[in-house]
Amino acid sequence: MSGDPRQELVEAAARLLTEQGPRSLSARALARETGTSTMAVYTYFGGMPGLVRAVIREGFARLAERLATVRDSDDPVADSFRLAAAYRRSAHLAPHLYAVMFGGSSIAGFQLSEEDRRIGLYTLRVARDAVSRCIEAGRFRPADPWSVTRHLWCQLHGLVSLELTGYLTATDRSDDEFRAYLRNLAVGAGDTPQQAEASIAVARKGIP
Amino acid sequence: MSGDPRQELVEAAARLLTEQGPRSLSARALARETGTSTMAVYTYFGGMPGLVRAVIREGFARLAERLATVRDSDDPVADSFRLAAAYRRSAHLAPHLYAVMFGGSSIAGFQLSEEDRRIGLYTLRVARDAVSRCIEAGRFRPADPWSVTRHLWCQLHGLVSLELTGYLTATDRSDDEFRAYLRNLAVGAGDTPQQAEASIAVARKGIP
DNA sequence: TTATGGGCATAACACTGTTATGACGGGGGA
DNA sequence: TCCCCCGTCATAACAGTGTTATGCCCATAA
Repeated sequence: MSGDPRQELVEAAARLLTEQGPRSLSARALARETGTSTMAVYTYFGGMPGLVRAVIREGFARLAERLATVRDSDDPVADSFRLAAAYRRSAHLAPHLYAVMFGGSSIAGFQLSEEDRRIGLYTLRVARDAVSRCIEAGRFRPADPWSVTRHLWCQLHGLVSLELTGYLTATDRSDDEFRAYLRNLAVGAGDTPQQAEASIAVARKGIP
Repeated sequence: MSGDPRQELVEAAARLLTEQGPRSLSARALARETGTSTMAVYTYFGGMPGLVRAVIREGFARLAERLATVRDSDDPVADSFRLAAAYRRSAHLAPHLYAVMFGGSSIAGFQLSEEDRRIGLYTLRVARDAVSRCIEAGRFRPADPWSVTRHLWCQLHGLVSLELTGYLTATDRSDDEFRAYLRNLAVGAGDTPQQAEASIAVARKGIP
């Protein structure tokens, strides 16, 4: 039951955050949850911001794991779509965590550090690899792969972010709408509507 | 000096929010700022969430004003670009306010209500009108204007949001990068790269 | 066996939103 | 004119927050 007390705190914090929302994540609630006192947060993390930092680092790691489950195929655009779907799914599974990782939502005065953002961007390297292959295959317009990836990420983040804040209705969030959105992203990056649609069909089959 | 105490509170709150950040916006700081007591917040707004609500309503109104300064021309795509630039500029002028209006950043337990979101979406109607004209002119693919507007808004919000959270470097945020981003959005909506570039040049001239 | 130091429980401090209380003051009715 | 009423808001208190100082316990090392 009792392993590394650090890990136990991080897990309890992540659980509170995803199940009860950001306002329920307090040092005293954590002490109650783990059966210790608030001092544990300070001996192991130096304060609440340090703990939140550990939680989002774990979040980045879990996101990287989910993205890594997408295997390369001979259709790089379809691979990109699968990555986008996995990214969106991860955000939906832990909305509050996603809001802290990418949305600027602050808990107990925590603020993203330069290092945090560097790690966050690093988890997107698999996407950049997929985009590189899209360019090499002539599907996307020739350009700096990282620049294209950043654009696509911004666009996907915007959709996810507005979904999480409730600005999009249930019908706006349907699978059909999401596929149309992805198609537009690919077309904006240089793909033809026809080929993009075909890759969406392929990606759809590839996902169980 | 002393007009409507409601308005005075809202203005002081907006000032604190934009100048000192969300953590400085407290009932006691407001009382200090306006020379009264914390009770003013409760008699006029029923609590801090009510005051925050009044602040973001004011924010929506100011955003609508800024968008309304963009006049229709005979190039609807250029008009859309000007609207996007005005939207982005508004967000940059009051980042913390934008984060509460669209980013899901919560202050003192405030949460966006359905009514808030309805008002937020209503401020984007000028964008939908521009998009409608883009479709009528044959520049954008035939589709539901509101759906296309929503997509473009999501994409623009994603860029703005990640700019505000610091995920994009100074070079990523250059004017050239922003124009390339806008061009990709237009191409994704159905415009040709050549026409989109031309409209960007037009919009650039139109902005002082 | 003793000394040292990490882990953490307790209590206190400064802050937060919120509520109860009561005092002030101006407007309307008798 | 008097009086009452009600909106306004200053004060104080309560429960919650992050944080810090204190000191106790106990395991490990000498």
